[in-house]
Amino acid sequence: MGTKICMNASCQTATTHEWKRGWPLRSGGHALLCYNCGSAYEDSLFCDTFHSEEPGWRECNICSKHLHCGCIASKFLLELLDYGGVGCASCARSSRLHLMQSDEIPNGFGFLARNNAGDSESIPAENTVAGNSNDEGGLAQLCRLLEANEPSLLHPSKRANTNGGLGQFRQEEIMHAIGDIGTGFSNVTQPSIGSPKFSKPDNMSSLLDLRDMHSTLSQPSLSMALGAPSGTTNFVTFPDGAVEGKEQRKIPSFQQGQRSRPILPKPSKPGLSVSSENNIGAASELRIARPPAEGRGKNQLLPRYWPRITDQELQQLSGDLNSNIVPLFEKILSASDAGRIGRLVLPKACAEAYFPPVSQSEGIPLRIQDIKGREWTFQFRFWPNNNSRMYVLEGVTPCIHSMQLKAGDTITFSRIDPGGKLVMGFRKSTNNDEDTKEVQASGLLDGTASGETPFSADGDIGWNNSENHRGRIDGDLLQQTTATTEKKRTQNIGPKSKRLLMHSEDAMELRLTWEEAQDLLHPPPSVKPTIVTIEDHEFEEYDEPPVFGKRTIFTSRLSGGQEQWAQCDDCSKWRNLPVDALLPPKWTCSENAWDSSRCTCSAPEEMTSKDLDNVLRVSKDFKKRRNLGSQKRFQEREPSGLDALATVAVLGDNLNDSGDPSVGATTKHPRHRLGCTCIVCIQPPSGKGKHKPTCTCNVCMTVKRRFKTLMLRKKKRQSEREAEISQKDKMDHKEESEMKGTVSHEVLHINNPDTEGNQCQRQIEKPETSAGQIDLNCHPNREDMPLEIPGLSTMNLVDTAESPLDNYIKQNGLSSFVWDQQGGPAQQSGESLRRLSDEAFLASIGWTHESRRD
DNA sequence: CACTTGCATGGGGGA
DNA sequence: CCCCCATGCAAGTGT
Repeated sequence: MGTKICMNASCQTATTHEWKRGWPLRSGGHALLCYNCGSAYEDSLFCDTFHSEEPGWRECNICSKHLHCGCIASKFLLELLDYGGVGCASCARSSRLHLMQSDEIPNGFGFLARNNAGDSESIPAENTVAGNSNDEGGLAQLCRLLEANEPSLLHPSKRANTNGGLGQFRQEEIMHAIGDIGTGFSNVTQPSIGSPKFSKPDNMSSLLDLRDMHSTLSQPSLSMALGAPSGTTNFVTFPDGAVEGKEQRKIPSFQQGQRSRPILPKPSKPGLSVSSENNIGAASELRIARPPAEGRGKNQLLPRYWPRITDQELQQLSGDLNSNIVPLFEKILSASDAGRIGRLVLPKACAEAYFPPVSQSEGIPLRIQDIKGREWTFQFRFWPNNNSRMYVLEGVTPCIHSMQLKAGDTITFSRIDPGGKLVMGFRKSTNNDEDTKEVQASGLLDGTASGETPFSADGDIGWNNSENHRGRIDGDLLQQTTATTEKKRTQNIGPKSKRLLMHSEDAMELRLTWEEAQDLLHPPPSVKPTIVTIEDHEFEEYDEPPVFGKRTIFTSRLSGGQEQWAQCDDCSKWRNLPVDALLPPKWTCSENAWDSSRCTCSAPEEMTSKDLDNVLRVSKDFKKRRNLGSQKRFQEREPSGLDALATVAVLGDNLNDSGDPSVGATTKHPRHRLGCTCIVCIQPPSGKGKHKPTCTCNVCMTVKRRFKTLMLRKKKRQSEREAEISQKDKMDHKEESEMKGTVSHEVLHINNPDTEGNQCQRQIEKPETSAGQIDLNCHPNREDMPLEIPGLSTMNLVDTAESPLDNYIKQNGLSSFVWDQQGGPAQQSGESLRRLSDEAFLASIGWTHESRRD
């Protein structure tokens, strides 16, 4: 492979390129991707003219015409059709393949090599478009000229690097061109200095006849350089993007090294290849990403930023504005972007490629016109970020609001040529509901979303004018492309935006929901736990996640025994069940196999109204109680472990404090305040802010106390059991009462069959000095558990339990804890301290096996 | 106390 | 493995 010559004019001279295998071709084999420029070729396309590979006839996949591929001329008439062979130029044309002008120029002007950019680096894209004039002159010269005229348009950084310079400009151009191609733009960029315009297909046809024609490439990179058009114009037929064929022509270009990027995202799966036929004609209305052709190495735009605009949109837009519109890039608004901060993070590559260069962090004012003609001035600036930059547009809030955009919507940036004026448009997400979006994406994947692309919801204002895009997605490739991008977008705004949008109450609700869910989890009935015995302690380990079961309530008797109560789904009566009973999510009295006298709904309820009240109150008032944090209420009904811990964490030591803990949106929280126990401040600082073992912050201290308490409880529990056995329950319970305060023995725990867990929960930990140090360095909280207490992620818990507890245990001489596994009598046997502490702590906070798997 | 501003962090994706 | 970028953090500033 190394001997092949890339037919990309800008790259062809490199004969030692490495070639990597690309996606599978329908005709068999795989595409070859130029390692340097990314251009894709069908292996068999290579001919002797350029190298030593397979000269000969090729058959057009469309018309079956045979074309000889043995020379430059013929080669240029071939188009690599997507993943399926080649097609001739005429077929491509008749199939509505649109030619795109690419820049190959035999004399080497076709592609501007980034290295050649040299002084011409800063040529604005628009300017850089070479006229489609065939005068070869020089692109370079043109570039210089342009640069001279508008040197500011390029980033210094770009100028500084070889990729930059023309590359930048070229990138834009390429994007432009490629984009058109990809989307089936009928327009062709005509490189004309000063006033680049989209040329119509007609023009293209003629141009097409020119030997140069970049094949439509699907993905392959159309290695078109923006700057390409130096003298001769290259044309690439692009079948609506649906077809990806590509024909590369080799034209001696004076440059080299330009990286071109695939026009379309590479199919992730081989099976997605699409025949060109299918794609033909589909394109004009397709909303597909138009990749910026230019490759700037690492700075290449990610497909997610590729502008998606249909031919119609573009044309309409251009018509409306009486200008040529050059789609630049687009971005799905993140929660941050659409938030109140008013900062829109710009993709670095985009910012550097299409916005004026900024050398100072303060940036420059940037005027951007919206689709309604209003002009906005934003501060285009950057922040140093690591060794890079992070570009942002500041002051976008008014604009965002005026366009009624929110996270998930897409904001688009285009350029009006001539003039280079920036225009921003937007597309509303089809549905504000993220789920819906996903569905749509799925639909695309399924091929069911034939009508509109996910982003072309009604009312969307795409790259300009709200135009209903009936983009037809034709071809798996497109589907895939779109879907892939969609997926990314969805991911971008998924949990994060959800988190941002979550209000305190919602969050609280969510937490409760989560906790409640925890309550419903049971060890998988069909899965036998693996008993691990370490140091005489046995532990149950489940390989399977817990299953959901019916929510039950556990109560403790003064005698020390436990009871489990479940409510009939039909009559709502509470029934007493064995402690180890596991119920399905739906359960009725008729399924009460443990008490024949109460296996019907007509049977009276055992639970006294008082007990019932307690139980119910636990559920209904829990939130209030949590907020109030009253000791008394804690005693009345200790929340589940997680709740308890969370509550403690939220309320800190001041459990008696009333008033709502601050659980407001974190973004509103001004800053950490010493001693603040709000939901914000109990969060471990992101990033660096991990708690050290020696940390004495509220959270750490709380957790430490918690641990201690748990250990004490365990110890005490064991004692109780022993006492119970020896008929000394009452004594034990006294102790427990002391520990807990005034709790009465009933109903204190919701569905944690684990005896220990119950007891743990029933006790109020006493502030104690933690003997062990708990590492609170926690994994980021799961987003689906937004209010999870920092440091209590599963891994964190495990970690926490591992060392500190061991220490603690050792220090306290607690060497033989008993851990009751869920659903049964305590497994008295031992286990390793590590596991013990693990389980103990996990259980104490209502953790489940499922959680541990995280 | 709220908002602004600038930087830091780290997850995640791409190379 | 590197880098992007979404987001958090907290100092600074305003009300």
